[in-house]
Amino acid sequence: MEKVKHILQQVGLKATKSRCEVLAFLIEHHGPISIEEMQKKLAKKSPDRVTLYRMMQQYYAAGIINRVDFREGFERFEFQDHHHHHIVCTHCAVVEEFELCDADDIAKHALKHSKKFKIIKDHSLELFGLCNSCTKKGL
Amino acid sequence: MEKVKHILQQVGLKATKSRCEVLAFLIEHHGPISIEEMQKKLAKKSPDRVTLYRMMQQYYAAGIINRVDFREGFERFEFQDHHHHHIVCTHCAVVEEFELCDADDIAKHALKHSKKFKIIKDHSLELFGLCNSCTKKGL
DNA sequence: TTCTAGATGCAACTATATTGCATTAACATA
DNA sequence: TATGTTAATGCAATATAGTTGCATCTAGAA
Repeated sequence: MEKVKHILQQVGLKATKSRCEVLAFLIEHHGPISIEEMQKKLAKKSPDRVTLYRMMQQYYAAGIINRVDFREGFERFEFQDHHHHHIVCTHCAVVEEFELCDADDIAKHALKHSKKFKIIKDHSLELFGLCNSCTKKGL
Repeated sequence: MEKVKHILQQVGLKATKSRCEVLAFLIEHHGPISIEEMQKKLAKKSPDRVTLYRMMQQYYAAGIINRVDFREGFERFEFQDHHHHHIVCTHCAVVEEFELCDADDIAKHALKHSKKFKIIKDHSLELFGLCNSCTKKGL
């Protein structure tokens, strides 16, 4: 818990009780989670959803979480430990992580050919497919 | 206009007047556009927004348009001619297209290491940065 | 211990997207 | 060309996601 507090203070955020609990939860959770799911899992510990939204904005701005879009109509968030992306089954929503050999290759390549940009700060990369289980079921 | 009609019929969609007009507009527009912007630009020609949403679902399922998420809280859609992705300025929203040498490399690489997937149908890839103009302004 | 900037919760609100149903139009068949 | 069937459309209502304003409270500094 002291570790979580330290992370927050390092990025210049007040280490309130709520913030520590939410961040600790995100670290333990693994995988992108929605605001609604967070509220349910945190249960009594959960702050108001408005506060969760505000936290996510701050954590993202501070670079300690990622924003993830699985084309569900809402965003997901996950603690940023190692750089990775996701493959999502469009039928059953199962998620698998994958890593690129050099994640920055794409940004470098894009910048080399870009006329309007010299600075890339973030990127989104998600793959959508059918998992083996759904494929077998012929979906 | 006959060309547009042909595209629709080829993917098994009734070539109604509205559908042809919307698809023709998307082809001419270039770049990802939101439902709201479509309505404004199509003006009197525009179908109800419910119909636009339904069209986008069908066009996407048929593989003639792409879904694009610029983290704005809504989706954008664009006609799929050549495969490409986007760099978006998070400050002024200017957009530049970029192409990868081999766009499928990523999917291939991911599938090679995947345990749960053998089929990738689509992917999203967007870069977020600061454009040169906003960088100069020190934003 | 006190003070203050900023964090939180609640209520209200805005925006985005979807559903149900009555009406209308495309296009296949006669 | 006329007709029938299936699917497309528009409208109203609804659901879901995310934001704003403001009063209250709390972390951390003085």
